[in-house]
Amino acid sequence: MQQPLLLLHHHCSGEQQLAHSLVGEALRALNVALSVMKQQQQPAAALAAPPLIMSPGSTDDSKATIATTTARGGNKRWRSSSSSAMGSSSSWVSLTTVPYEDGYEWRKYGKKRINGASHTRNYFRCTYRDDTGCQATKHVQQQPQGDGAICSDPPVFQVTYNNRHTCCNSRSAAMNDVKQEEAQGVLPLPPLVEALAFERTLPLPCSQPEPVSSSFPTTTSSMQQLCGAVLTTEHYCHGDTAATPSATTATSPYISGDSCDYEYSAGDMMAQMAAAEAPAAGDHDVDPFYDLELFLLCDSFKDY
DNA sequence: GCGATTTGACCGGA
DNA sequence: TCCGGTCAAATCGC
Repeated sequence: MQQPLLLLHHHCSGEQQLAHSLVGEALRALNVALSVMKQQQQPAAALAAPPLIMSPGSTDDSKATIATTTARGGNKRWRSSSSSAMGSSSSWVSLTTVPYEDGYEWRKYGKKRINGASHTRNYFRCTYRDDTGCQATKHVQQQPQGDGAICSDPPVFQVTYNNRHTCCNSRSAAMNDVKQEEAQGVLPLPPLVEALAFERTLPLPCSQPEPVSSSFPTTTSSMQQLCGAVLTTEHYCHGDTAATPSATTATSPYISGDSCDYEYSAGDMMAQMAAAEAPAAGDHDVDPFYDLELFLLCDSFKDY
């Protein structure tokens, strides 16, 4: 959202490059922050293993939870390859709030209303299947919201992956490395949000907001002020599907098609930022942002 | 025109 | 027979 505002007031290439750089840093910081908050919601003991990714070979009790959840559709089967020896399973489950942005490129090939599920299930396969024979597939199922859920609560999606990618496109290969890090208990950064996607989907208001001040906004209030000038939460949350801007590819950070039961809105981000701001100043034990400069230099929360 | 998505039909396992 | 997963023709959008 900041990108068009910054670029609006910088016309020479040098300034635009700086603006791009600033937006990149801001997005990276935001992704790190979201990663931190995501981890804070997990029990500390769960950090030893990837908390949101479970394989069918796992003996973790949490597996039962996932299996039960899956059973809402009446099917408890774990699909696995014939050589599903311990540690080499070809099916695994991930719970995430960003199911369509996992670093791989997917092509949607089916959509199904599942018995007992309030949301449709979307089926994806690797974009490069025809070219490389890659057999990777996944399906995405939005979990039902709790009774106390509010609009800004990010919904949780259960993503079931089948078969590993065998395609050799560079992006997928890089993400394979990330998967390996996850398997080793390293906390990777979440996938970066495409700034251009925001530019494409978020039109500027008719009346332009005041120019952004030279000091980069880092507080929730200033971000709210800036974001509020661009769009309102309600516009993108539970709005009319037909009137809601949606991406045309599954690789967009937005949810595509009429399966768009939810889109990650500015209100959601601000709500999470507000939560991150909650610790009192000086409380360095619980405030992960007390040294922002060092924070931005780190490649992962673990490094920080 | 081409690639991606949609959606009803079909298949196969339980 | 039911239901999840996949196919493929129709449709959409760039």
